[in-house]
Amino acid sequence: MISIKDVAKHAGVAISTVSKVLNNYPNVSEEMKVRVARAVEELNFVPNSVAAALSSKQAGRVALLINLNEKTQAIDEIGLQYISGAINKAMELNLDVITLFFFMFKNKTTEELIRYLQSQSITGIIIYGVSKEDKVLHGLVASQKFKCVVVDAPLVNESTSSVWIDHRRAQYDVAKKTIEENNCKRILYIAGKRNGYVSDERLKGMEDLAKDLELTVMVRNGEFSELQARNITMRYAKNKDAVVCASDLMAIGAMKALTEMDIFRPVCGFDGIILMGYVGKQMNTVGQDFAGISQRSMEELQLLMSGEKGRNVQMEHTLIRMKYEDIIC
Amino acid sequence: MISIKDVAKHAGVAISTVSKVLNNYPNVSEEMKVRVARAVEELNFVPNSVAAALSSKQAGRVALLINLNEKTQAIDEIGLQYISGAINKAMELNLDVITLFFFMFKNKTTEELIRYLQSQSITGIIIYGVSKEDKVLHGLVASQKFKCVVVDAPLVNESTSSVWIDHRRAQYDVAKKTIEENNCKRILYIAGKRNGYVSDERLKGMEDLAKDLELTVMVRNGEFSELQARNITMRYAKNKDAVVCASDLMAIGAMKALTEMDIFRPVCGFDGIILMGYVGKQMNTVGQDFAGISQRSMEELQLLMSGEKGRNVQMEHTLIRMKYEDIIC
DNA sequence: TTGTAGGCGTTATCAT
DNA sequence: ATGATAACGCCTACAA
Repeated sequence: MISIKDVAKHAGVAISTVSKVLNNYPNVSEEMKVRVARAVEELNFVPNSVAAALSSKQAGRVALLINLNEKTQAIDEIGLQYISGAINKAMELNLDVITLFFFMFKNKTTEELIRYLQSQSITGIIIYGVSKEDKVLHGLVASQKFKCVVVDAPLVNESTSSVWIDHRRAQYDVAKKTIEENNCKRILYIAGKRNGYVSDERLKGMEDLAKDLELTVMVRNGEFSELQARNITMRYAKNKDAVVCASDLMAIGAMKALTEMDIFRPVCGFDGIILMGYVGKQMNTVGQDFAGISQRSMEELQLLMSGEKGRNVQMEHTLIRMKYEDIIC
Repeated sequence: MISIKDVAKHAGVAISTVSKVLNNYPNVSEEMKVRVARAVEELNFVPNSVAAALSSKQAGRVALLINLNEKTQAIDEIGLQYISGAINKAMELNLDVITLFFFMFKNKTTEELIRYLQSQSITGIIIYGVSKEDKVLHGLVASQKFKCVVVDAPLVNESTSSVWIDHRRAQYDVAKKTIEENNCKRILYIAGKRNGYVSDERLKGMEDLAKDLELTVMVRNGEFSELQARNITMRYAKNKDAVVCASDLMAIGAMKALTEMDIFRPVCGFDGIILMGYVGKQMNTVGQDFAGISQRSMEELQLLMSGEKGRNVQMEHTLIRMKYEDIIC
């Protein structure tokens, strides 16, 4: 393997000079830059990132912590978009990435997790979909031993940024559109998890709308489960004018239930997963650019690692209507 | 960070002794093992894998190369299962993993890719879904600079193993079941990619069956595209008795087309993706345990890295019938 | 069987 | 501005 030493020899300069050029330090003459660049070119040198990580505590090694929904795999198109978005951007920024799933450290303590990450020379972390009950991850963030970006949770501190869309506003918008299109008054709202970060925000959005439009809203928790949404719909939808769901999967469950009950009620979802195109009925939903959110998170992490303070980053959402014709290709 | 040096001091032994115990070398006394183990325990020591990778060329760092279908994201539930299966097993085996997607090195040469992997101290690779035209990846495998496991392609050499199900047999089985259930003679077979590894195998399976059951088979290439399958079905299905598709996505396209044409023909797919449960009609398909295949691939890679020779590994498949009731949760 | 010491490829801290 | 040189944490001959 061709190393920095070979480059130095080939260019007729010192090893440390090569390193400085490579990491564009100040105080290097133009001539050195040129000579080193040429040597790098001629030898096809690619710096060994493992060695860099070992030698420098500030070399960027990033861990992706992903909450894989073990049951509802269908929704996992989101996970993959997160992963590919993050890795793609990381490559651009010259950061190394390792990927971990929540279930892999289910019975580990915060300390164990921290030690594991340290043993991998990790300095930055992106966490996708942490819930309020995840003590271990909360401990991880609170420890501030790593720079963190948290997607879909309002965890912010000196070294932690949060990235998400305005779920409250998005829920308000999509519900409003659906409800006004159909002139509804009595709403069945199928929420996500009791006490979940995004669930709570979305619920607030629904409540805002209820106030503004003077709606009657019945709220039930569907736990993001298609089956529960189905059951809730079966039970309560009859004397309602519309069913607003806090996720696409639940919207699908609700829609299927309505079809079976042989009654029509407008339904809207949240997330914009492809699956929505396959259920036969069109529905309004909120589109999120998951890959884009993940890329942005990686950029934010980069900023944190270069000394910026943690903050809130707000991403855009869109209102979409998914139908089969738009999905197929 | 607590290092091997601290452990050595704490245990009152030499650094190298600790290392030997950790990597269970022969020729270490029981007493040493115990003392080191206790020190490790008491200090909560976790070896730094980056340092290990740097110092030893045989420390296992593995790269996952994944062919993300940019268009038909729906099918990507497979990609995520591959990833999580591999990473999960890797953690068990104490291997480090980085994940890369084909599109990230689309315009790189084999040499550039090799250098990149070397710069990451990668020694083992798992490649998912390489096609016959992927010159770069073929070069990578042929170079034998890394231990490789290739999923769904028959690339085997001294340091390369292949892992896949018996696609030929599976296609035979699922088509036979579907055809016999409905007593069909004239078959429309929608194949995958012309000249694709799995496509060719599956096509052979169909041909075997045609011979055995004396069927008339019309073959068209659907390029694994739902839309093309739809168009092909529209055009040719009318005077056929059944539509056999080389993938679930194409089966869905075919089924939707049939519904629109308002004619019934039995359709079968291949892969067993969740999406199949959402299209309203039940279909026979081939179930593959993608996570299991990926885990097995990682184990195989482990064997290769410890000196075994490359070989063919055959995985199991199942025949399933996907319906909504089985999917929902 | 155990310990000593050199090396893996970088980065970073010094003199020069 | 450039160049020695000591870390970084671990592995591995080789010596004891």
